[in-house]
Amino acid sequence: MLDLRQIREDPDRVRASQRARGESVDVVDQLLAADESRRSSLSEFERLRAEQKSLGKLIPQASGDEKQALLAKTRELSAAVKAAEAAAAEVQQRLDELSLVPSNIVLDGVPAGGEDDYVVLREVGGKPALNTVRDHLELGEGLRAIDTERGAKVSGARFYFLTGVGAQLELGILNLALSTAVEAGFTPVITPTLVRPEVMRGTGFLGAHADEVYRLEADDLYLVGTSEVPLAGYHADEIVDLSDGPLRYAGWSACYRREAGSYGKDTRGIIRVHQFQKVEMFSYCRQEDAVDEHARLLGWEEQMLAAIEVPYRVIDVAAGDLGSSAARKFDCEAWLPSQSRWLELTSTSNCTTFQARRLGVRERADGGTRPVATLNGTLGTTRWIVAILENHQLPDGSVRVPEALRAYLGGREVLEPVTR
RNA sequence: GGAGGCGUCGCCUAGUCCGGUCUAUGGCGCCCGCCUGCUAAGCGGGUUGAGGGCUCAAACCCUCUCGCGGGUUCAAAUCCCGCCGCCUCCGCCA
Repeated sequence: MLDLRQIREDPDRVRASQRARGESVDVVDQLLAADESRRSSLSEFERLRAEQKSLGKLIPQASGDEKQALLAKTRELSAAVKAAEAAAAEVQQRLDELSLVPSNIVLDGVPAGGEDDYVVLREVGGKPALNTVRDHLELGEGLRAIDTERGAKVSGARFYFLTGVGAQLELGILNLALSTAVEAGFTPVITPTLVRPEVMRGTGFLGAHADEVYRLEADDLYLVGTSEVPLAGYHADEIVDLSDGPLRYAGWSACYRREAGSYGKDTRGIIRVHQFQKVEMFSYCRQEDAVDEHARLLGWEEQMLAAIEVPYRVIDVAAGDLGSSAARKFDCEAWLPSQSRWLELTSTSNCTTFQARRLGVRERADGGTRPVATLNGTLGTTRWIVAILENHQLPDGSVRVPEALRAYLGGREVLEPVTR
């Protein structure tokens, strides 16, 4: 949700942002019109209501004819107040609906265009020179680490079992991520993975990508696709204190995604799955600190990527490929030797005040309150196994373990195929 | 699943039976001022949030806000209905 006052004062800024995303520009004028009629109908209601209240106060003291006259008068007013209130509520509802339409205003510097118009900010690390390339599933099956066949048998396509060193590898990645976060001052949090509709809506996930989200019809709850959702809801409707710096949380949770509309895409292995685990950074900070905080989140992501020793690049995602809540987004993509392409491992978004406004997260500021900024970023997921296996594979199908993860794999330096 | 209780402006709390200066009481905490070698105590004042009007801005004024949503009424914290949350007991499952 955007600030109505800002739309009123600088509608061109919002129009330009909508245009850069390839989304509706007309909604700005619809919003302005709805706001105008809301304010006039509200004034009318308030005027009538004030009159009703002041007359109502005279009634207990009045008596006889005077009282009867007052009662007759207030009866009339009562009906008028009700009508005015209903009219105001109707206009308010239209405004509320419209308010949810515009996406966040993109920040200056964000590349215009769609999915392919990202800008590469840097490339870090050299791609491995491999004579024979096995993909992560072949490697994972050899190590008895990944079992997609039984995943499909038990749960269907895009489900999997992680076994043995596969299970350990996932926990290693997540634990390393959590330790990194705690060292950086984050509060570790294990979150609910089922949330109420308001929370899901507040984080902006029920917009264009609503069909990506699992919904439990019988209980009217949603399964989260990331712990960003419960962490954003954590301080909903609260006035938070940011005087000691940002509130930083590292959420550990399972994540569920329907992957509707991605049929035939990444069908092999565990690149694109319905359920995985993730450690996610989430930060509440002052509006003016958001850009710096975003850079810090990106820094911690890169620290993790350095620790698992895979080549990666950082891209500045184009306006048309941002989620509705994000004003800017940086993705880190690891090299995927089996496909000679880049694969997204992390994503960090600056949502400025967009989510906080919907969720009612504010801070005290001279004389009143104002919305805070929220940011999020990935610190480790199940998918990282893919990049680790492929980039650290050895000619015989075994896999070198990056030093930072060895402690989580019983000190092993190399994972070897299981022959049996 | 069954029965009962509770939800008031940061926290605690009065008010709800019996509708009307409730413009929500008092305490704690916090903020400002006074007083005082300093601190504490004491004294005085302020302290929910949202929206709107006026304004360069503020002061100020108005409306809404007693878990949420409806209803009754000239008038609802108070009466009625529905929902949500929390607590206790019973049952059930670990």
